[in-house]
Amino acid sequence: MTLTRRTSARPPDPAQAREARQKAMTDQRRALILDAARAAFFELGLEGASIREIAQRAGYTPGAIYSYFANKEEVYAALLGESLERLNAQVAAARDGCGRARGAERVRAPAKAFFDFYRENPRDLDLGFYVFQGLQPRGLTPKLNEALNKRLHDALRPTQDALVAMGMRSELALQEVTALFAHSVGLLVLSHTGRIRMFNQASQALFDAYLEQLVTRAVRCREAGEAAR
Amino acid sequence: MTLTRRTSARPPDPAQAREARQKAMTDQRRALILDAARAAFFELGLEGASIREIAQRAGYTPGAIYSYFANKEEVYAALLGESLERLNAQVAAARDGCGRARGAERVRAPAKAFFDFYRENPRDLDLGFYVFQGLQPRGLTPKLNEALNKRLHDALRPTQDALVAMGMRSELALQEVTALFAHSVGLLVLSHTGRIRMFNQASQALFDAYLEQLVTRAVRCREAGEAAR
Amino acid sequence: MTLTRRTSARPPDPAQAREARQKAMTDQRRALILDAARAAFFELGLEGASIREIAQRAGYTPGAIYSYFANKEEVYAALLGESLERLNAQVAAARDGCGRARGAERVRAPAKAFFDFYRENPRDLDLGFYVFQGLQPRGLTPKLNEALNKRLHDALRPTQDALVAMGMRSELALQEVTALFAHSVGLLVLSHTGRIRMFNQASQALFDAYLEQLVTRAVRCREAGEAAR
Amino acid sequence: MTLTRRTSARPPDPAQAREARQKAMTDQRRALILDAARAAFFELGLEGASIREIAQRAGYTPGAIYSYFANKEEVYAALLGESLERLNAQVAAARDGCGRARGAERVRAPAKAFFDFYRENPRDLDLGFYVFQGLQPRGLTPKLNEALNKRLHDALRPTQDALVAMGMRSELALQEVTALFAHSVGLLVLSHTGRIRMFNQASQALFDAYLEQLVTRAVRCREAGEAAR
DNA sequence: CATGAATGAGAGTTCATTCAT
DNA sequence: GATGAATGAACTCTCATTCAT
Repeated sequence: MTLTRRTSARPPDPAQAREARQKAMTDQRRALILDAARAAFFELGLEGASIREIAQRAGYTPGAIYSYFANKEEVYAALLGESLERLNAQVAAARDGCGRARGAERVRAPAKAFFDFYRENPRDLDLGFYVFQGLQPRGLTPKLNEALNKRLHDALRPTQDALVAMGMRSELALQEVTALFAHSVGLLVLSHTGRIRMFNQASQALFDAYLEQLVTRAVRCREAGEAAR
Repeated sequence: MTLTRRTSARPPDPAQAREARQKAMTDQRRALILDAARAAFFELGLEGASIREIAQRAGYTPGAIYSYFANKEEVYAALLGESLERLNAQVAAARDGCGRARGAERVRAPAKAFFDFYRENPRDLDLGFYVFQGLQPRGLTPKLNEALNKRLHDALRPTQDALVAMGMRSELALQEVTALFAHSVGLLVLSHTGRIRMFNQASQALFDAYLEQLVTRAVRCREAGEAAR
Repeated sequence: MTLTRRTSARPPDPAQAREARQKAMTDQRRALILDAARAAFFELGLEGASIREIAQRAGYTPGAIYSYFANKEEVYAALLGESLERLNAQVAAARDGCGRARGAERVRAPAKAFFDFYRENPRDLDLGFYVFQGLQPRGLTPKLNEALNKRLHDALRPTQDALVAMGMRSELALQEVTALFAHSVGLLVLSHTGRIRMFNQASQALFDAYLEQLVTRAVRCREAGEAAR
Repeated sequence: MTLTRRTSARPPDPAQAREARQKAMTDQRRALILDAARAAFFELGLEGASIREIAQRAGYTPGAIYSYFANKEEVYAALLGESLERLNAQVAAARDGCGRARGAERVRAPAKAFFDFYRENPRDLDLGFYVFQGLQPRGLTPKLNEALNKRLHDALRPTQDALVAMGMRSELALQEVTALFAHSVGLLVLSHTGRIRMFNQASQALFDAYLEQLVTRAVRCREAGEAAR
C-alpha cells in the first residue's frame, strides 16, 4: 500500500507524511513494549509479568504503557497475536521445507512443526490458555477472539490441505486436524504439568504414534480413492 | 477395629468417644470450608477465590481458615484431592454399571465416564491445572503430587484393565490410556476455551471417534491373540 | 512456714493439704511454661516468642497459658524476675568463691560476675530492656518494678559492700556501683549491637580497665582512711 | 558545580532545571514522610509506628510510602541516619562554641553535647538500638551499617581530637572515647528505664563525675608529656 | 508522549485474647 | 485446668490504574 502511494504522481502531502512517520514510531514503541512483555512473561510467568515489570523492562514508567494499550489484558492479547504469527511462520517453514515431497510427508512436517512449536515454547501455550480463559470480556472481544482463532486454524491448514491432497474428504480432514490439535495440546499440557512423566511416558513418542495413526488413516483414504477410480 | 471394640465387654471409653466426636466436628467444619472454597472457585475463578471470600462464604473470619489449613495453597490442594475422589467415584460407578458386559463395552464405559466428568464439571479441570502448575513447592509437595497423581491414574485404571482383558499388552495399554487421557484433556481444554466450537466441531463427537479407534485397536489385539492360540 | 505447721501438734487439715498440693502443682506447671518461654525467647528473640510458640513448647494450647498468666506481659515480667535470680546466684557464687581474700579482690569478683552474666547471656539483657521499656503499665506495675529493681540492686550489693569495707563512704560506694552498672550495661549494649567491634575495641578489655580504675579509687580511700587513723 | 553553571554564559537548561525541581520536591516529600515517621515513632514507639500510621500522619495512603522507601526498615534506617546528623550538628556546635578555649574544656564541651543530645531526646537512642538490633539484613546492609557507624564515630571525634591535643596517645584516646560512649549510653539507658532513678542517683551527676575522671587522666598525660620535654 | 505521584482496593498472614465446653 | 474454636484487628506490601503536569 505504501508502495502504491509512493509511485503515485502526486507530491507527498507533508501532513500525511508526518502522520505516517508518527504512526511508524508508535508501532515501533508498541513492539518494544511487547518485547518487554514477552520477556517478562516468559521469564516470570503470569504472576510476575506485572505492568510495573513490563514497563521497567521497556524503559518506561507504568503509566506510559497505557498510551499504547488500554489495559493489561490488551497487552496479553497482543502478545498472543504475535505468538500465533510465530507459530504460523514455523509451520509455513516446515511446509515449504518439504520441497517436492508428496503424501504422508506433507502431512507429517507441518503437524510436527505445530507440536514442536509449543513443546519448545511452553509459555506460548500458557499464554493462549490465559488469554482464552482468564481474560475479561473487555480484553478478549468476540471480534478479536475470532481473529486469533483464525490464525490458530491457519497453522493447522497445511496439514489439513495435505490430508485432502491424499484423498481425504474436506470435512473429515477438518475433523482430523481438530483432533490432532486436541491431542497435541493434551499431550503438551500433561507434559507441562508433569503428569505424563509420572505415568512414565514420553510426550514426543506419544505424539509420533498418534501422527502415524493419522497418516495410516490418510493412506487408506488414498487407496480407497485410487480403487474407486 | 470397630468390630473388636463392639464385641468387647468393656464400656465405651468416654475420652475416646469425645475425641472421636471432636474429630468428626473438625472434619465437618473443614469440609464446610472446602465447600465454600469450591463454590468460590467455581463461581469466581482463581482470582476471586481469596481467603477472605472463602471465609465469608463459610461464615468465618479470614483468620479462622488457618486453623484448618496451613495456607491458601493447602486449601486448593485439598480441593483437588476431593475432586479426584468424585472423579474416581463416577468412573467406578460406570465400571460397575456395565454388569456382565465384556470386551469393548468395558473399555468404553469408564473412559466415557472420565471424559464426561470433566465435560460436565470444567472447573474441576481448571482446578487440576492450577494446582499442578501454579502451586509453590510448599503447597504441592512431591509426596502430595504423587498421591494426587495416583488417584488420577486410578481413574484411568478400569479402562486400562479392560484393554488388558481384551488381550492388549500391559505396557501398550498404559500407553493407550495415557494417550486417551491426553486426547480427552485436549478436547476439553479446547472446548472450554471455545477453540473447538469455533472450528465447528463437537468435542463429544470427536471423543467418541477417538474412543472407537481405540476400541478397534483393542479388538485387533484380541483377534491377534485368538489367532495365536 | 510449712515447717512450723508440720511440727505443730494439730492434725493436718485435709482441705488445707489439698490446697497446698494444688498450689505446688500450679507452681510447677507455671515454671514449666516459663521454661518454654525462656527457651523460645532465647532462641527466637522477642518477635518469635509468641504465646503460640511458648504454649507449643510447653505442651499446651495458647489458651491454657492464661490460666497461669494474665497476659503476655506477665510472662515476660516473670521471666525477668527469674533472670534476676540467676544473676544474683552467679554473683553470690563469685562473692563466696573469694574465700578469705580481702580488699580489691572482693570488689573485683562480684563485679566481674555481674558483667560476665550479661556478656554470656545477652538475651537476659534484652529481656530487661524489653520489660523495663516496652511493657505497658498493666504488665509492669510500680510494685513489680520496685521488686525487680531491688533484685537488681542486690546483685550489685556485694561489690558495694566490698567498697565500703575498703573504706569508701557508703554514699560514694552506691554512686560507684551505679556507675559501674551503667558502664557494664553500656559496654554490653554496644558490644551486642556491634558498635564496639566496629570501633575495634573489645568490651572485655574496656571493662577490665574501668574496673581497675574503680579499684584504684577504692585503694585511695583505704589509704586515706589509714592515714586518718 | 553551582558556581560553574552561574558563571557560564549559557542559558540554564530547562530540562535540567525541571529535573532539579522535581528532585527537590521528591526530597521534600520524602522528608515529610520521615517527619511523620519520627513523630509516630516518638509518640507511639516501635509498635505503634506502622506504615499505616506513618502514612496517615503524612497525609498519604499506605501504598504511597513505597514510592519513597522500599520497605519499612528503610524508613527506620533513614530515620536513624537523620538522627545522627542532628547529633553531629549539636556536637559540632558545642566544639565550635568553645572559642579559643584549650585543653580540658575542649574535651568536656563535645562530650557533654553528645550526652545531652541523647538525654534530651531519649527516643533517638531507642531508634539507634532498634535499627542496629532489630533490622533484618535487607534493612541494615553492612554498607549502611558502616556508614551509620561512621557518623556515630564522627560525633565522638571532637572529644577524641581534644584528648590527643592534650597529649594522649591516639590509640588510648580512641579507647577512652569508646569507654565514654559506653558510659554515656549505659547511664542513659538506665535513666530511661528508670533504674537510676530508683537507685536515687542522677545520671547527669554521674556523667559529670565520669567526665572529670577522664579529664584528670588527660591532664596527667599532658603533664607527663611536658615532663618528658 | 511520558512522567511521577498517588489512589484504593485487596492480597495472605499473624497475633493476643476470649470463651463455651 | 485445659481445649479447640473463633474473633477482630492489625500487619506489610503489591497491584492496575488515573491524572495533572
